[in-house]
Amino acid sequence: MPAKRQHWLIKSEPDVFSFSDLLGLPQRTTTWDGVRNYQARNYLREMRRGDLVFFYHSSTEPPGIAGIAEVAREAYADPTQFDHADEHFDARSKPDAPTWVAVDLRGVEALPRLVALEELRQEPALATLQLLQKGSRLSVQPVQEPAWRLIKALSKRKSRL
DNA sequence: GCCAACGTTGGC
DNA sequence: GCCAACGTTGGC
Repeated sequence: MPAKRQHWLIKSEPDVFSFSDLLGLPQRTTTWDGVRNYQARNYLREMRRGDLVFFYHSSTEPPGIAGIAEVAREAYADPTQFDHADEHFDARSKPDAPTWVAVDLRGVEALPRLVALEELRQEPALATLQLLQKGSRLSVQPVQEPAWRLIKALSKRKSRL
């Protein structure tokens, strides 16, 4: 039996790489590499081809969810961990036992409008969303199905902010 | 620019 | 194994 499709959220600073940047790439696809946190890595490993991913803009004004991507390729060894010239180089990682993984993400569609972090905070039903937990810094997180649907619905309504 | 929260490192 | 110091994240 096929595994249930999961939903995710990844963070990116739009000044570095925005959702529009993703849509502008050939095949609208990029390698999601450089993740150097074990819990985030474990989530990357759980991602399955076709899983949908919210693309969150952090460290910008306002922060919020900009679009939807999908997993185009499941976890593989992150090449940057072996690249001395890359800022994500990890001398302790061995090619026969890579520590870090990357996935490929393909842009699917922008949300009708940005759903701001502040707006998410105002939804009682989203209180358990990992993004909203105090001190939450994980750059890769799961999103439960009800939360996913609610956020998509919010994006189709006018902001109440 | 500030700073709280968090993960990691390394001395002991 | 403890924990202080440090670096990073990311909202404000």
